[in-house]
Amino acid sequence: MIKLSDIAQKAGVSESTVSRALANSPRISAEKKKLIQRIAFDAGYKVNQVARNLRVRSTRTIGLVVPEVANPYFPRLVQLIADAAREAGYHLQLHLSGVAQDAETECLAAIREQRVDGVVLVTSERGLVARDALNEMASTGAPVVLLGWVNDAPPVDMVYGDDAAGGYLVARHITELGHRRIVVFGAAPHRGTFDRLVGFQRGLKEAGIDTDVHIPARTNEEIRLGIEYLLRMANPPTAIFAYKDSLAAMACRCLRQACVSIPDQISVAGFDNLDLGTYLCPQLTTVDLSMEQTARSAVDSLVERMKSPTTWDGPKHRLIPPQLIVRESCSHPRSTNSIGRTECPPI
Amino acid sequence: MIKLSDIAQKAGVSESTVSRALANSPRISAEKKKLIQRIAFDAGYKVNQVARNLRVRSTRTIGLVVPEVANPYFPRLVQLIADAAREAGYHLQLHLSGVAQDAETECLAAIREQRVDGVVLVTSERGLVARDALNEMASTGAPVVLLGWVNDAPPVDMVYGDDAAGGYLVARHITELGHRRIVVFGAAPHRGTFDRLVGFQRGLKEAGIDTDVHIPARTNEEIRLGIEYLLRMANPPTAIFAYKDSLAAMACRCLRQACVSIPDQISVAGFDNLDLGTYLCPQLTTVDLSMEQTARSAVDSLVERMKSPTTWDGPKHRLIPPQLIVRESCSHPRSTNSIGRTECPPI
DNA sequence: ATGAAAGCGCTAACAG
DNA sequence: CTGTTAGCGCTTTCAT
Repeated sequence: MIKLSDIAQKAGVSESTVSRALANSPRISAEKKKLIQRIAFDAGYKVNQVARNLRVRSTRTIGLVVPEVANPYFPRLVQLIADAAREAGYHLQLHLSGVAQDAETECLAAIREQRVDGVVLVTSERGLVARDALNEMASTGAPVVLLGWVNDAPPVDMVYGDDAAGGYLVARHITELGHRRIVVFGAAPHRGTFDRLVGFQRGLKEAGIDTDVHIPARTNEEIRLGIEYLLRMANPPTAIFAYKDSLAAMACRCLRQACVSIPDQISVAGFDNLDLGTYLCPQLTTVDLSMEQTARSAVDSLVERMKSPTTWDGPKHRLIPPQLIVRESCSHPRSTNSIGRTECPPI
Repeated sequence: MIKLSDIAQKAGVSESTVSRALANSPRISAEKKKLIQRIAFDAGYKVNQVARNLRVRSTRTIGLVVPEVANPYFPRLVQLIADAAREAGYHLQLHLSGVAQDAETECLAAIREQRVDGVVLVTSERGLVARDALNEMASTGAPVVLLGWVNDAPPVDMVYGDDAAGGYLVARHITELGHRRIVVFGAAPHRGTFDRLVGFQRGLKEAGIDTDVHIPARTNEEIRLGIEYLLRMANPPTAIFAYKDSLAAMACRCLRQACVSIPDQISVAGFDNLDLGTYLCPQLTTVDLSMEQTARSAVDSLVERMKSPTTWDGPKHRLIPPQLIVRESCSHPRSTNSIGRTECPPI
């Protein structure tokens, strides 16, 4: 691999001069600069960033820790963060902490060794697993921003969606459509989903409704069972709120298999605004917690910290406002109570 | 940031000894090793990989270039490659070349500067954009493996799916079910999809069928129009082959909106085996080009090259065999010709 | 405007 | 078994 001294030799100047020329330093005469740049280019010279990084004590890289990427949710986030990072002039080092976030601590350790300039840590349903590693990291003043759900906020910058407000929005929407018998679908194993449910309940309460039908389904099988249970109720619900789109999608599938029409017989609302929702028929009404904003906020926070690593004025939290996405899967409740299971139309 | 010499000082030994102890060298007495490791751990020491990388001239990192990750296709691939890489003891540096692969050359340049040990380049519909950069790279003997579609194979290792065989499988399946009026959906802008179509045609031909209904739809709107066109035909088709699942999904949506029942009135087959297909109702019959195998082959090739960077015995190509995934969206054709558009059943 | 020299933090001969 | 020394490839004072 061709290096700086090779170029220096070819150009008959010192390494320093080549270095300066390639860095476009104003201290080099324009023509010599052109000459050197030309020689370097022709020789196919590429700086050795690892040597450079060692010297300048910066990698212009941000480390991104995400549980997984084989899942409808995270990839978009990764994409947006990558875009924002690139825009800010940073490379990305991707570390996958595992669906169950088992490798979170390990990832953080690796990231510290790599001397990235900043890290974005995205947590998932298990919340913050690598709390110790994160604290240790934060205590050294390393720029970190935490995305997602945690139960006790560690002293680092965070950006997260306003789940409670989102849940509230859905409740408002559904009740304003006239629904009174409403079922909540999904377990609430952690902060974020919990908040969604809390906000939802608050919305219902405001409308004078008191639901206690809550089906804590998580797996596909549990959803199927849950739907069956619903359909057998004496007074089945007219609306379902699933705390995330993937759940809502599965619920729709089950309903459709049971020949229940959405939204005519049951309205369904999700949460997350996954692309998936637009492929469904009917298209899913859901809540969006702008991932664009989330990603941008995260990278902005980070860039700010990286620019002035000295000034630490305490952790900053940024809250992303929710937006209700009204599509096709929620409508006014039908007056009748009968939900067809008896005869399935010829579709 | 605490460094090796700090530990050496604390332990009262030389830097080399610390280095060896941490590397678990057998040349250090067990107890001293324990002691040093303990001191290092307590001090929260983390090797500076960038210094280490410079010294050992290796980063134990593989660079992965992918067009995008906000898309149902690539994320799984990234996940699997990441898993395989981790298993082999490598970190991942993710570079996004853009939906239109505009930044492909730029990514490759960045990757060379970063001195990654190997690179996986994934191309998309545009084929290989950074041909020059890749050739230049390959000519230096850098381990590279190319995934995806290209029209002219550059002299590097490649792994790709046997698209033609996959198309053939679909044709066999559909014709064996008894379909004779078959429509192909989608444009074939590049090698891979082209091969799918070629294989499909071959299958039809073997069954004595000569289709010339080919609807080159790419956008959602084009698909809608295409479906409308089909349904207005005097003798509408009984089966549709969409060259990729996302297209098939959209076609299903349109058919359903037109109150056409799948597979009773029209069978639909896709290609890619996206998760999406299992969310659809009916679940999509499709073709799988095992991504697991693809990812593993790619990383294996790479690891092999990285182990012995000297021996270059010409590019190796690995072909991934297709597998037909029979689900619910294809069945025997109905005898009648009437496709309901007139009256839409109440679902 | 350019060069000489030091050093980023680490590992690997080589010497003892 | 352990220490000394050199150097990976680059940037950056400090001289000139």
